Amino acid sequence: MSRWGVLVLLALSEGTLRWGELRREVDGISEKMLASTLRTLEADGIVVRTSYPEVPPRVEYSLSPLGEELMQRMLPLVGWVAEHAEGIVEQQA
Amino acid sequence: MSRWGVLVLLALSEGTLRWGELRREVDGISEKMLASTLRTLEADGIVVRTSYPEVPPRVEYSLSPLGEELMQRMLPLVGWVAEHAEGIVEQQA
DNA sequence: CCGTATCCTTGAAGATACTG
DNA sequence: CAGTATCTTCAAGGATACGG
Repeated sequence: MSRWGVLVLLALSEGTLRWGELRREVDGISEKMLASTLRTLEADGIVVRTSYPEVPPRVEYSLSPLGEELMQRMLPLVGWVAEHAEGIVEQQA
Repeated sequence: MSRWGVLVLLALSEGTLRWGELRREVDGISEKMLASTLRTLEADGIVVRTSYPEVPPRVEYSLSPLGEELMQRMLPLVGWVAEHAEGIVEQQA
């Protein structure tokens, strides 16, 4: 799971989101990458996709129980990296 | 940091290792990837490289304090993934 | 023993356009 | 709204050979 996977999961860890919301939430992701990322995460059983047979179509994505477990372990790491990323980049100079 | 980065850090989280030991410990890594992975991790301040001016040359790699902090947050995640990876792959079928 | 240098392949990811 | 299709680019990574 790549950079985009983490960002998508991060967005979903705050609650269920629709396709369009995810596109806006995950900054800079292309439609192609969002689609393939979501398909992978769904195949892995980490994300649940629910589509409502309406017009216009509505599709919601949320974390599965497995996904919740995963994020519980991933959030501390992501937080730490976010805090230290700046310092790490600086130090390289 | 890629797959190799994680595996190298995982090996080093059990203690200091020499170049040759890392090559054997991290299964399947090429010399090129080990070199570039170590250079990146060192530049990031996560790994410390110590070379002893001896003949034959001896070089040791270990986690920096920053690296220790990082691994403290990464180990639970890695453990969880290791436990669930099999089930996730199965479920895809 | 501890790497560096080079060439090459392959897959990730961006851009763009289109559809049920 | 929620995607798919196609084309292209670019860098990660493998293979191999060599050097201090």
